[in-house]
Amino acid sequence: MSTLKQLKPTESELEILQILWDKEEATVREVHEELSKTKESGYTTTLKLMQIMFEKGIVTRDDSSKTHRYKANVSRDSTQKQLVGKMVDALFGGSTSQLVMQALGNSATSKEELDEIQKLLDNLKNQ
Amino acid sequence: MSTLKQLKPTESELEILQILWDKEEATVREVHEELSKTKESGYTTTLKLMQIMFEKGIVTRDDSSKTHRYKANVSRDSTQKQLVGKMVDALFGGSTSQLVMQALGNSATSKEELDEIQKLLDNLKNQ
DNA sequence: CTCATATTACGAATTATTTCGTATCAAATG
DNA sequence: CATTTGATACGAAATAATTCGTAATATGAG
Repeated sequence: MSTLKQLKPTESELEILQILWDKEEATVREVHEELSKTKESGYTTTLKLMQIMFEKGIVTRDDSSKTHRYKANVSRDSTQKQLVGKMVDALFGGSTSQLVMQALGNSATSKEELDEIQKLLDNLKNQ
Repeated sequence: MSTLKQLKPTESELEILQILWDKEEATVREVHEELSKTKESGYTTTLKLMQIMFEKGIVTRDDSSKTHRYKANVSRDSTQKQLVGKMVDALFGGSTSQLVMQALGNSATSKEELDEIQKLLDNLKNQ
């Protein structure tokens, strides 16, 4: 078996992944358009980043037509898992609940969200 | 007023902050000793990193004796806040509860921890 | 006091990441 | 078919982060 460990996306790569996860599939142009809303950088920069991500296997692409179409090749979920895990280790001494408390303590969380979390908590307790 | 925005510590800086937060105060030697348990790198590397952190204002130091003593100059709490906030934005579309659910869903959290979280949750609900 | 040792200072090499300019090519337009 | 437009490829510059070697210096032991 050759399960390569998922490598940590850089900050820029993460921004691009966001967009690919949302759009499911996109061209460089589309990604760049989206990035431009919050960021100042050239088209070829976005292109290059996506090419590098392709080399790394972070995205796949369909190059059957001139304008290539890209897809994320790592799931949002596994990436969240990976990075949350690293953060728990690096900042909370491995204690997930510390992270949870920090997060909850410091944000206006709506009633609905709290209820959702409550539900999850109930499930976890019954195990 | 000149409140400089706290700048994001790099990964290496974070490792060092961990140690300083735990020890409250430490020499380069002590920090390096500690780092060496999990990491392979030279003494002067640690020294240089800590000097840079000093220049950035991330740590303070007492250089009244030859062997300088360093202290963190950013709190664990504010740093956690800062980085959790960034992660929520970058990975969870700004939804803290999504982060919480991801975190809780993916780790063996002990009964005690769950109870603590429950307490916090109860507090939040009564507001 | 002299020497060995531990420490800081500092420049610079290395590596990782981001950025962009230029060349090239395919497709659409007229 | 010629030209314009929009896309990829690619090298390389710019920037950020990490790593280390070497020199200078203070301190403590003998």
